[in-house]
Amino acid sequence: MRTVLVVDDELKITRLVRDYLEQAGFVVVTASDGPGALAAARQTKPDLIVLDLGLPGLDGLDVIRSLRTFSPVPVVVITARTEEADRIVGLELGADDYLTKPFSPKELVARVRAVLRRTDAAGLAPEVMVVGDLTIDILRHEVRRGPVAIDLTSTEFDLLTALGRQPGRVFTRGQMLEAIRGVSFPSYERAIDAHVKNLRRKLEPDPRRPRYLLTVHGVGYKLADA
Amino acid sequence: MRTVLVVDDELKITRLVRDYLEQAGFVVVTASDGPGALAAARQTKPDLIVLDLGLPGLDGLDVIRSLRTFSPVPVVVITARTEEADRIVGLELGADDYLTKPFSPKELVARVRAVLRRTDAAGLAPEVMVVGDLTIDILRHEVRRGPVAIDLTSTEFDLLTALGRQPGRVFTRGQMLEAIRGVSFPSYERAIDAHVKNLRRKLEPDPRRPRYLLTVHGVGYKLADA
DNA sequence: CATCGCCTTCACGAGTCCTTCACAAGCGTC
DNA sequence: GACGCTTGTGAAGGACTCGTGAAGGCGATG
Repeated sequence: MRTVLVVDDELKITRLVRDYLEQAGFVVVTASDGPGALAAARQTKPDLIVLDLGLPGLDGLDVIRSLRTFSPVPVVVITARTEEADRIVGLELGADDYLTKPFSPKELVARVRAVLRRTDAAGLAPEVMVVGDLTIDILRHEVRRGPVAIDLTSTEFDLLTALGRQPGRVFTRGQMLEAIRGVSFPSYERAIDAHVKNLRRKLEPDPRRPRYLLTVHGVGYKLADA
Repeated sequence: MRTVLVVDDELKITRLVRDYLEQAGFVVVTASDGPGALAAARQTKPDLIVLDLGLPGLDGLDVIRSLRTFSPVPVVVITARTEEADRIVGLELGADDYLTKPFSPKELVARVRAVLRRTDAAGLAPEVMVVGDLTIDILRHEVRRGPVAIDLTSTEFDLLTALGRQPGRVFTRGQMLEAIRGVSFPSYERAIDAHVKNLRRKLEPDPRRPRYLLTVHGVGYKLADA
């Protein structure tokens, strides 16, 4: 079951698109402006975002930029402007496809499907990650070790998710900060240690002897991939 | 500095694409047929490949198939055929994006950038060095000799990595210090010997008769390149 | 406005690792 | 084969890194 976030300031369009997408089997969430879109993206973690570039207030391109600080979710852009420049900028910012107004809802659905198929193939944004007997469900914001659910704060969850996207790979504290905060300040780096400590207390059977969250001395941390 | 391999049999297109990509800051390598593309891919290890599916001789899809036997490099496909089937097959074979002719060079550049950003984020193309039966995985910070994992400290790892980047080349102690510490102080140079000793103890079957970490008397050390 | 939860910071202890030192062994040259 | 210089090696001290509990601060919540 895939979730699509639709962002448009025109209610008519939102409703139309919602209908078609729901009929195609998607769960649809909508927002009508930039801040709302970002909030919705954080909360609902959609599998794809349909974004109208012609939003009032915050510019659509800025929305993508902000979005990219915390999510690689694919974006399909809708634009009234037909100038190639805009499309290019959109694509450079990580948009995955675009449509120009007026567009047919059918075509939108087709593009959404195509983009999802593409990004799936690229292995992006899987909704559930399994690392050993650890299960990280991004959509549900849930972590389980075997059958037991583990309660994490959002920062802990984001940290675990970042490591889980590439199990086995070592991450420096700076990289982890970037993953959970968007920016990396050297002074905050020891905060990572605190989160790791708390994570271990919650998900390691024996926090003294970590099985999942491993320390790489002098470098950083990694999530065991066995 | 990213390298892009462009494969097309039409010289006009190759030249056009080359110009645009170079202007965008890429190093461009070209090939005009399937075998040439595979050879170039092996040799230059491009960060991305732009591939025209309508090649004479070897079919474009076969090129991707062969390519996939030795490299996970992202591929952007160009096709004159608009049938979805072809595109799908291409995507299933690991192509990361596609364009249909005629396409605008600007859009191609944008797609190349988008794909590189995506695959970077997904952490594809892990940096792995293979020297003899020694495997050095930078991202995972792991070294294996054949199947057995070898546990190294971060300094030992950095040292081995520095040598591994140019197997066979001799490095002075000063150069090695620079590689692992950023600066080179003459007084510390004997510390290198200590690290070499520890490295040998960990990864040489017989530390007395080094097979990998060789001494070049009066000069420094090198990593055997056989 | 008070409370709560969470993130960050601090300080200290524990552990690991790097460098140094001293001496033995090896290499190259004469 | 002897000499000087380079390299190998074990041990030890000290520097750095990490783990951890506690406390401050901030925003969210009611």
